[in-house]
Amino acid sequence: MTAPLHEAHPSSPGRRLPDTQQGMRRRNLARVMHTVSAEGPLSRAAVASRIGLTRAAVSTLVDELIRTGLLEELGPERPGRVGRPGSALTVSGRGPAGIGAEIGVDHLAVCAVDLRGAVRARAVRHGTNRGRPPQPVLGELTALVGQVVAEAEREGLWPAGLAVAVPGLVARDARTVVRAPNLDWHDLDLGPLIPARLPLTVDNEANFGSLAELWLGEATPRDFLHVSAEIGIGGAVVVDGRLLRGTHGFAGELGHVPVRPDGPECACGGRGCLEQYAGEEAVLRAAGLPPGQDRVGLLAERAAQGDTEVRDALGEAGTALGIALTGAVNLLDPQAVVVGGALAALAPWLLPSLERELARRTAGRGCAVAVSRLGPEGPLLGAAHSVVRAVLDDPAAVAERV
Amino acid sequence: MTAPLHEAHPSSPGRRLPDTQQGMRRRNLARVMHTVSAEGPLSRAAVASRIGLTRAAVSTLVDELIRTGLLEELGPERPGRVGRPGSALTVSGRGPAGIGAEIGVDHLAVCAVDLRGAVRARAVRHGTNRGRPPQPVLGELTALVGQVVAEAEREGLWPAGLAVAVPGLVARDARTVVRAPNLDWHDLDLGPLIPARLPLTVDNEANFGSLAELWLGEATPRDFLHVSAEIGIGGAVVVDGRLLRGTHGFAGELGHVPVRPDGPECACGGRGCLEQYAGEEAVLRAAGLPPGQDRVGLLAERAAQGDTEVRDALGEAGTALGIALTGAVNLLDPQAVVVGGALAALAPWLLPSLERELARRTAGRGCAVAVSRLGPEGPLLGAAHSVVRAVLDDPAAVAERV
DNA sequence: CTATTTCGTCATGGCGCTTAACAAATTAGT
DNA sequence: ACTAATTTGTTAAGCGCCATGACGAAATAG
Repeated sequence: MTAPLHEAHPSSPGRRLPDTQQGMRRRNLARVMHTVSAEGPLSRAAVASRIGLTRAAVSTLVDELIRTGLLEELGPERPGRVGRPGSALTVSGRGPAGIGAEIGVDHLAVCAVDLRGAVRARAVRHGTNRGRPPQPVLGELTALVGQVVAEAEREGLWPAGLAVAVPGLVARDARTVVRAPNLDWHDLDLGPLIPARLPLTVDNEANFGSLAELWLGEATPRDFLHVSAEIGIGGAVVVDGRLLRGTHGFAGELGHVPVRPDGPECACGGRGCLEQYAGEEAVLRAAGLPPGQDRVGLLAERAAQGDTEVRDALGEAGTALGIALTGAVNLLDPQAVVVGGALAALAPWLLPSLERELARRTAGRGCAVAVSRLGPEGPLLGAAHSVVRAVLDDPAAVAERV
Repeated sequence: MTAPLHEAHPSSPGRRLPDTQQGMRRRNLARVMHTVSAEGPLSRAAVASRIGLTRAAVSTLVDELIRTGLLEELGPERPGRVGRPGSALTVSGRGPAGIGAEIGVDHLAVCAVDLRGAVRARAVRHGTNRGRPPQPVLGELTALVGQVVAEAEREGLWPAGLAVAVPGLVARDARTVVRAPNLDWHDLDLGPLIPARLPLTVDNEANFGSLAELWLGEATPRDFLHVSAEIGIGGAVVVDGRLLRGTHGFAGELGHVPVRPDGPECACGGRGCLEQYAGEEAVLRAAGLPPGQDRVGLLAERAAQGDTEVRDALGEAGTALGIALTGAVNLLDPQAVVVGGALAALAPWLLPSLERELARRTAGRGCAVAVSRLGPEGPLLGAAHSVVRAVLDDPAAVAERV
């Protein structure tokens, strides 16, 4: 059984482990890793002052982390200040790697990320997976994972875990795809089908996208609402730096928030759901464009050319998003709304109406709207980084695995 | 962040404490308190097995807690089991007390709750506060607090803190009332106006109500959505046993979630907000009843008598609530929706349409809807208990204050 | 009445951090 | 250039906190 990823930082309450000295040590190892990872090369003394331990204590923690290959000593810092210069520490570039994978509707992608956050290996296979049975798709994915792992190992890394982003709802066991409408997969446990010898985590691509935003975004706050859309409309809620998952793991589903309660019927049983105004299919219909491959690119292209029909359709979608987000902002009072995934490319034409609606309805206090810099890369990077974060969160667990 | 979210108490420790042995001790003291508090009289051995420490360690923890008056020894248990009987421990009934206060539109109330959760003193003053200036109201409240504190002290308790529930939005400093429309108070720091010599916390009554539900409710899950309505429509989101507060402290505001985006204009600047369909004023208008005192009681009475106009109005309100809650349930995937506050009394006529709408729009997975047992008592009890919880969460802090 | 079981305590020990002192490496001042 | 001051990293001693193991106490089982 694997420790839950990107859950609470070990020092947060709620865990039922006995609070003993081993636990203390583990948490302090984690704090050293987090500090060094977040604030670049740092001397032992700098780490000590940041986390509130003494230099002596940090020294022993660092020794252990260096022995297990999680930290590296870069050598003496260049001294601009008085006093003996410290010895700079960094997270290792030859230690564990997080393997991220993405099952997209039109592609498969895998990458390896080291502790420093650098992408060290990638592999992609283009071609639609719509309606294909799981076995061949997952077989191809496993092959790509094998390639990436081999390449990472050639660079001196060893894979610490595999995280797979899926375009659909995933149960809280982090293995079972409950419903992926665009793949036509249902209630499918991916565990036995991905025979990599690695701890496996499966999650919704919107969830991984929002985590990528949290971890890699430029000025992403710790409380935000992430909106993305690949085919349906995904969303995710991040509160205090943690992803809100919900009872069944379905939290963040914006697509079926009622926008116009008496609107057209939706497959979900409701009426006037957001997806019927801002979903890809609906927007294409309103824009008078046929379905096909890379329809987001097509929309962006036409909008950029000044196609008013397309622009109006996107404006309408933005309005609908604004209405749905008003409800969410009222409920959650987030610090920002981040528009990501495929929506990021359409932001120039969505945002004006979206922001207008949001500003009007939340009178004054409003909420900042930002566009993701990561765009469609989010889910893959988020997946890989989730493995890296798990290592930072509990380095002692990694050490046990050599 | 280390401390629970609902802990806005001034004594709450800095969030980045170094993880040292003192911290470990503090956390273990807290775990002993929580365990004894939650699972009734327990022997040291029983506590030890529950929290995963040894009997020896628990003994020293318990000794310290008894010395500081937070635990009491009841004497030997009388069990039919083999072996030496343990000595039963309970949280003290003569130690610290939580003082809770409520500023209602039509009343003021104060109570004292001991560590066992028993209400040991109360005081109420009826009479409207609508539009009254803050000073006299808070003066009366302070007098009531004085009475209750005196009575609690006669019973051998000492006040550990004061928590005040307010019908309006409260900033994250837990002291400033940003907007209380029915009192007509704005941007008011209650700190200097309540000169009780106690740590003060101020919060929205809906927030305290939801915490009461969490702590005192019969089978309340750790993830739920609380809906209450006194005049406006309050709500609160509880995730993993913690209250979600939001960036400005405004999270949970359901009243201005858009229900019909082209509906009538709202004071908030939006259109078709929930408050215009399920707010007290709107319901009264739809029911053809005049405003006045205890209008909720009137509505309940008329509905019980079979007044169809009233029943229709409540049914409409339920539908609107169902639509707004559909959005919230989609976004948060909570384990339950709990209807509380003044709405609890109207539940028989609100719930059918509310549940129908929710079930239809969330097809299948839905969400349980429950009615609060606490009803209008929630905010006051939640306020008092929030102080008690702060003591349980960090008993060492209390010990320092003798 | 003895054996067994469980509870609470005590003495001992280990682990992990702090304190204090020191050598090493740099800058500041004369 | 040389000394004083400053900062780093390490080391040894010490203390706090929990684990271990043994013990007496208090109940039940036979």
